[in-house]
Amino acid sequence: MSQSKTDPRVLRTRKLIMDSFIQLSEKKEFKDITVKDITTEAMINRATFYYHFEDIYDLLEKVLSEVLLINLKGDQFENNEINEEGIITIFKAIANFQASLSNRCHRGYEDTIARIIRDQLEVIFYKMLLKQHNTEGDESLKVTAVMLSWGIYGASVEWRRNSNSITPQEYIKPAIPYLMSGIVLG
Amino acid sequence: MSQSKTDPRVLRTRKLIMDSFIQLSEKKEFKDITVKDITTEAMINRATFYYHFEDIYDLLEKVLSEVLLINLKGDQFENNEINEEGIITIFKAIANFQASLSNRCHRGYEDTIARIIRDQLEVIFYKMLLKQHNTEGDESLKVTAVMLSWGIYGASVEWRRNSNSITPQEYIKPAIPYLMSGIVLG
DNA sequence: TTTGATATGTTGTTTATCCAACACATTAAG
DNA sequence: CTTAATGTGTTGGATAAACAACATATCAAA
Repeated sequence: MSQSKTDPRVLRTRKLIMDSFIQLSEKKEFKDITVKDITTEAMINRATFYYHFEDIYDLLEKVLSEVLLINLKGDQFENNEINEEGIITIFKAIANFQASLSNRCHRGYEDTIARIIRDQLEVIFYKMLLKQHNTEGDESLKVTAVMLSWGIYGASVEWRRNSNSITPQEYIKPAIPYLMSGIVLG
Repeated sequence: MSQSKTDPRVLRTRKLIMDSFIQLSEKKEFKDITVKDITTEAMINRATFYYHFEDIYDLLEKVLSEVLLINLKGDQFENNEINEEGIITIFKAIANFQASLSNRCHRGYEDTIARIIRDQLEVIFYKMLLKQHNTEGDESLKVTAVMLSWGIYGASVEWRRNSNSITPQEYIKPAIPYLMSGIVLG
């Protein structure tokens, strides 16, 4: 696998853009952030932005997936097995992520963000299910992944609504046996 | 004055290098910091470093002057008049700067740093004296600037040795009348 | 409606940065 | 004394990023 590595300038520029976007998100709402704002903060040319991203929504999507992936890296996401510990880890990541980002700075864009998060979760769960059952092309695995992604995401929304009286772990733990026996392994 | 503005990439790269250097200085001593360390942290190529700086000492010098100038900008450095308030401001800048930077991370390089700071101070004082007396080419102004720079710098060293029982202002204030009447205006 | 101001995308040319390779110095280990 | 490893500093050819210019869209004020 000779994957000719990407130019360091590309990695640096993408990081500058993403970091600037995250930083701006802490001051303004998403709808008030322009491409010019981002490129000014990142000290790069506006044309360069379009060299890397289709538009500002493309950037949002990529930032969200990146943050999620980083939150899940180094934990059992690499283990590729669905188990109680893994689900709790993922749930914690989503819950904390929501609490830190989408909560405060993207009023009016929760739907978009929710869709992106669910899409990411779906991919992750589908990969894990494949590793566990290795029946490639099985449509039921995809459906299962869809349900898991909606379920976990929805739980994080409800957790946010109820807290801060309970931790993510405590909130999700009771439901896991049902998930494990009924859906995933049934 | 058509000063063809410098390429944004240049400004960005210099900032990345300087910021990385400052950040590394908070973890390592100066003598343990290599060019490779800096360029890795800054996400730029090592060759690019040499495009902007002669060597690591050149970088140190420029970082120090930049930090000093920034500390003094927006205050009465622009007023171009030597007075009690201005001297206190400068002294505070030096004292705080020492406390924050050269104190902890450059053991063994105090002499170099001291020289750089004094050089910067000398330039600043000379400019201020010129504005005040406008007798260009007068050698005595240069000597005065030299003495002021050594005096202020030395006072900051002594202040550091005695504190934290007293603020920079309180420390320097009693001496100012003598400076004003004896050296600057005498 | 018209006007001015501001944001979004796109394109050819110029330029700063990357890379690989090189010579040289320093330092530690065998 | 080698030898290996690591850091410094330089060079010519390849490429991402900057720039300027343009067309288009949006939106508030006249």
